[in-house]
Amino acid sequence: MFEEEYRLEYFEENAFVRKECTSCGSYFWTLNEDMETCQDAPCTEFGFIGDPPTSRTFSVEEMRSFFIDFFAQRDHTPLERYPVVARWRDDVFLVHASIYDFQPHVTSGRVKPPANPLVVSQPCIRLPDVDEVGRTGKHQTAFEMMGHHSFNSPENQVYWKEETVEYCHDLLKKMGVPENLIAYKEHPWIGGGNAGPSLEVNVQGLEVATLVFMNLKKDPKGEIELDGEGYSPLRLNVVDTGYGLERLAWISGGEPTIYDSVYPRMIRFILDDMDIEHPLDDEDYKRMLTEYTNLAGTSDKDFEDPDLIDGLMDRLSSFSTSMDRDEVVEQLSKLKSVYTLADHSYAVAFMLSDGVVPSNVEEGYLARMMIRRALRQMDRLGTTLSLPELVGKQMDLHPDVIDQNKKDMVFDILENEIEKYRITLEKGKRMVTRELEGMDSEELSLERLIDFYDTHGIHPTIVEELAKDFEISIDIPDDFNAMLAEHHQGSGKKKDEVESEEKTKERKLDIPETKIIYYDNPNSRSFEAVVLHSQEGEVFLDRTLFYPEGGGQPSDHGVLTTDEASYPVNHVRRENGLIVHEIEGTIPKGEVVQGRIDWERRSALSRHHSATHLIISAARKVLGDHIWQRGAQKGVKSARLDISHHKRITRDELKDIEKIANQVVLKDVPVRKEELSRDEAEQRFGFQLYQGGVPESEVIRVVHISDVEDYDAQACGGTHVESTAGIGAIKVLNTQRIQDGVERLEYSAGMATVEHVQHQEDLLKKAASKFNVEPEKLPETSERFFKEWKERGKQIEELKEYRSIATAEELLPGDEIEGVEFVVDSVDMSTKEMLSTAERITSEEGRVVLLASKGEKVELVFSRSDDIDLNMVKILNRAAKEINGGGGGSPKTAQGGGNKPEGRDAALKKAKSFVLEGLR
RNA sequence: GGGCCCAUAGAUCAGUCUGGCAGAUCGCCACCUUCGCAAGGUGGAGGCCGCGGGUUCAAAUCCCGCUGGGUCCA
Repeated sequence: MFEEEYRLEYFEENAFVRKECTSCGSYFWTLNEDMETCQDAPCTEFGFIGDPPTSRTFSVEEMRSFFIDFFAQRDHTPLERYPVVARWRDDVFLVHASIYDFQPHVTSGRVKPPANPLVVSQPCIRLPDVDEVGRTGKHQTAFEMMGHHSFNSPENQVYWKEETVEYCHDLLKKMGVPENLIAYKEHPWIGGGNAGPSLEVNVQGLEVATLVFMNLKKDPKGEIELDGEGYSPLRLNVVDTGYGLERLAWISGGEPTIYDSVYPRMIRFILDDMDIEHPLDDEDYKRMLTEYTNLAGTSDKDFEDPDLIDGLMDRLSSFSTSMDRDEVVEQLSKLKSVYTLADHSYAVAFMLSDGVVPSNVEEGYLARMMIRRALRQMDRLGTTLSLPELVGKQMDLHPDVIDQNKKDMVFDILENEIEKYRITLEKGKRMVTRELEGMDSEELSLERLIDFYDTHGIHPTIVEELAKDFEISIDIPDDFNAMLAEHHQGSGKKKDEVESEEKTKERKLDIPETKIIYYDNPNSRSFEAVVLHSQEGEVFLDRTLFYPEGGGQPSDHGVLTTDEASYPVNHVRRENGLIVHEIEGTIPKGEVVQGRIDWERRSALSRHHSATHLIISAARKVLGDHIWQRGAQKGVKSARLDISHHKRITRDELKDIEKIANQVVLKDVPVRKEELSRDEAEQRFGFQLYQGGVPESEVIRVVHISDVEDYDAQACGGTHVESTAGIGAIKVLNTQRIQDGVERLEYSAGMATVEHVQHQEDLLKKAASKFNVEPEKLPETSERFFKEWKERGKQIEELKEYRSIATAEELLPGDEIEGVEFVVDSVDMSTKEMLSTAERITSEEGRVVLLASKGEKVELVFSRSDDIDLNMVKILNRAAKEINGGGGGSPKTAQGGGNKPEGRDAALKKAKSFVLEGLR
């Protein structure tokens, strides 16, 4: 695929040869005539461990600045890193690559890149390979991808393949890597709806960089076919390179694993606490670790697999090592946990300090998963350190990429999360223990194992640990995760995602974009416009004052009037730069119309929109920097805002938020709207701009509510009040936890607040008047009433007990027929009382009690003494036919009833005869 | 966005499948035993069975909705 694409002049001029890997068959370019393989694992084992190819060792920090400087000197603009959580995208949660920073709007060509060409070292979190971490010696969940990117449009060609490969080669040369060790492997790249040729840059078994030339996009009608899908050329050709910062640092140091290269101090820190040796200067030890990394790094086996250990011991036997097999396995097992902890604590530090709040959904869940994995490793290792200590240490060690000011916030969130896990674990362990105690078999079913984890979060390894005490065997299948997935498949099949391009049938109308006049004339209520296009129920105008639904704000309502008639506007929406007015009826094309906005509605919506901005900045002040808008909806009566927060909002916090928001209202601060270029806006206000999502346009409208310039600025296309006094009183009506880690605030502004408060007051007055007290006294009065009500309940119970005794005595003696004493009567009692009375009577031998309650509904209680062999349930059911009912209970005492009171006496009579019948 | 689970005494949980008088253990209170304490013994208090509807003669239990919580996945 793309074979022609790789025939670069650069390769030709510099005498590169194209070779086929003897191991995997892929093609690669090299200066080394004798090179046999593509230099990637598993075709090639790591050759740099203990013998780095570079002329010097680079620390991670040194490597990063070396790279940035290299490209800065070659006219690339260095960029600050982006957060690891991809807030500007709705298709992914975490940043997986440097190019993510520019997707989708820059790569699609809609928005200019912040610089061109540019260079950035972008921290990434990749979790798909999380199981490999610590095991293979090379996988990380958190790493930095260094990328230099150029964006080539027909008007602006920056550079393409030739320069990219040359840069790469020069960079490696400058690091001192001998040219004959480098291989450029042809590797077509497809992903995220784009595709293009790509070269993997491999050195001594390790892929240190990928050079992607993105020039195709997925297109069902496209002529180029890849993997059975159609693709067509992109207007913008993007050079997307990714250099593994840590990998480059690793090969330059030649340590046995990437972790030893990247986290030496962190590993030391954990090992010291455990009093474990990690003698990297011991040749035997280092050899062992090196061979292990070579084996594990190129297969899917690890030290738990006897085959791999066989292979490892085999290799070691050719060296004089003093380590025996058990020792090796034990060492590796511990090291795996230590490496994993070093990696995970770094990832957690990144995620939390970049504002991810642990949750049961979305990126919050990924953070939770990492935290729990780390905690399990710590348990396994038995370290005395705490996770906050580890994460804190990682933050200390990386002041260059992690914001040190976030420490308090990170610890607070982390401790809260750990406490939650502790509670979950405790509960789960109790539950598992109960289950194990009650088991009679010796094996716990797989089904239960899945249930414990899936439903209750108890990992199989924890169940296994507990089961040891009960001598119950647990069989954890290797493909446990796959089985979990299958378990999930059973219900709720996924809907095939329809390609968004196909989904919206775009209508092509040959009319100019609707001119928006509501921004420039925020106080205008009416306007004049010409109908450019029209059809039943829809009108397109040349200009409009109607705000179309968007940004969580519902559309304006109003009316369009011609000389002849007027047409109510019920909804307004945006469609490809046009604004569609949905009306009742049809207005002919070419008509001049008068438009009038339902001003009361618009004002209410504007007030709620401005109030939303105040609420979020107040919440940020009260709750902390991690507060981020997760969704919002404005309305006429109220608005709601979802924010990320790891705890429930307390009553006091809610009051504070309310107060702060209202203080800004009272200060009567102007609400400024500015149109700024994306760059300028981002530079001035940062990513906090994008609380409500990232707009697609080059120029963005920034709304800021403050007398101080750079405070509470948000990219926002909605309508707002002119100054905060116009919002009126803001009242937080309710908080809700819509997900773990996401709180919903519901509030009202302006007149709606007055109405809500009036409603609340009505409720209070109504309640108070029921008790005949002032609202002030309501809490204590209702408490008193509740207490008294409970007290009465108990007294009544007691009295009923007495009455049942008294009634039993009253009803005795009954009529004796054929040696059995019959008590048959209608009484004014509840079922419960009748039961009590009946059982009292039949506690002596030779008695039958048939009781029916008085009233609209008939309740029956039939009972007999133990010495009489009769099934009272059968008798009751037969008798209850008279009253259109039924019953149940025990053979000795049956209870039931029916809803036909006129049959009461007949039922009793019948019952008596059934009993006599049964006795014979 | 989807799946699964839970809510009963101060705490931990039975009871729910299969509707029929609300249970256990710990804790609490009183008494007995003791010089005192611990332990033990006896007795007792403590429940809007999360909320609202529905079905039924009868609902903690079945059905629907809501609220609060847990958990796994994308």
